Amino acid sequence: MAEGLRERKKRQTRQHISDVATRLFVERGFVTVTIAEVAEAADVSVNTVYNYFPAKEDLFLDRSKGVVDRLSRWVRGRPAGESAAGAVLRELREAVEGCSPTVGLFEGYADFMKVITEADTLRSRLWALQQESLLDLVATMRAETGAGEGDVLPDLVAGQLAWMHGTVMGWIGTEMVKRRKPAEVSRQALDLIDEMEELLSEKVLTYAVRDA
Amino acid sequence: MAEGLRERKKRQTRQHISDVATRLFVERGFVTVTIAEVAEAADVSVNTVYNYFPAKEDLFLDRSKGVVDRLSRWVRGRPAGESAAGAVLRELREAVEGCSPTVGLFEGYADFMKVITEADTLRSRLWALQQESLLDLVATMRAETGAGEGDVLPDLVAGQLAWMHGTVMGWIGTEMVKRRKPAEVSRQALDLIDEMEELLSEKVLTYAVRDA
DNA sequence: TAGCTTTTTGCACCCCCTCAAAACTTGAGG
DNA sequence: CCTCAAGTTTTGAGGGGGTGCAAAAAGCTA
Repeated sequence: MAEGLRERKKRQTRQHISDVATRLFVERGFVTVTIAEVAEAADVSVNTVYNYFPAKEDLFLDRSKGVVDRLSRWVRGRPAGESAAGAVLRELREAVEGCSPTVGLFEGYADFMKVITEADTLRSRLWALQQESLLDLVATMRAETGAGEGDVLPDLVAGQLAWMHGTVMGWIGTEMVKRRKPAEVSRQALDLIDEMEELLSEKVLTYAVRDA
Repeated sequence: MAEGLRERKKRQTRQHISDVATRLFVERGFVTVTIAEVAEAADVSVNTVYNYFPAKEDLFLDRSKGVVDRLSRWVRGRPAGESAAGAVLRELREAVEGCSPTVGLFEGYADFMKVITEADTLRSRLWALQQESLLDLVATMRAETGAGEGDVLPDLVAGQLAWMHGTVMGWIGTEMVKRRKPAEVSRQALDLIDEMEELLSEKVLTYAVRDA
């Protein structure tokens, strides 16, 4: 059942196009670069690009799928005895603490944010993806807590978690774009997370504690 | 200083185009209707449309300016002794309570939401407008509380208020689109606001109390 | 090699949006 | 009533995103 040449080439061209596009976007901005240029730089036909990526935004957002569903993954993977909010706070702190400017949370994050912030459509798509992922989170918590159909608490808590996550990541992004020292950004990010924890009510902080 | 014929005509055509476009969008959806159709229905040239509205989205979002900066207006206009969050909660309740399906908060809101939800670009633009308005809110609270430059508390609280407002309005919107009875929607919306109030920490609920 | 499937490509088309220059309307003065 | 400058509308050309289709190229199988 070895992967045939066809599928390998397919994966390669897709990856190649995505790489070339990302490089061009980071270099010259999302709006400036045209699909025709991407195709030419990747040595492919324009329609081949559209064959792999339905819209221009997908050329860039494709590789950020992992970032989008991070909330759900964090909550789903939390240890016993930890609440949903607690898991997100802990993961956020770990991500910020254990990061150098070239690995983990910060890896290419400044470039990423710079491209995102200058393109309305990109922000819109990313937001839509996160909204979709939020539904997963709500479903997860609803299943875990056994919440009823009409109970809106899971939705509200999920919204709070999303707000928290989005605010921290957004703040980090803007600070990284400002080209500050990563160490300083990390320290202030931890302060920010602390302050945010204080703004969460006891109800949110203790919601959906995973049982042993 | 009477308004000349010129400016009156200008206002009329702008209003006319906006009306026609909105009607078409509600009837047939945002993406389906083309600018050319709007121009033809309004008995105007295509470029005249672009002359008044820079982008297709502006044809619809133009009239929702008042909705976007509602948060700022609510906070700025709150009476002495009331906190920022308290003002938003009170205004939300008043808006929901004092509304029939044809006036106030609910006036055309179902149509509005239906058009918005089916168009990514519209959601994006609306979101951007609200983000802009959020900066005003942050600036307002920063000035009122005398918060320092590096203090992120105003940003965090403003984000919380925006989350609250957005969640309630979004929920109402989706329920209205589902064509439920307005009275029922109102009642459940009040419950939702109550639950949301419980999820706000004491710190948020008492932040930026306006002094007498 | 022949024949099948999948991928790539070129072509025509629609739509959003921009720009510059005509054609027209309005406002003010003689 | 006429004229002229200013503003408004229209016209036309053009670039870029996106879709559908049929032909060519490349991979797979016998």
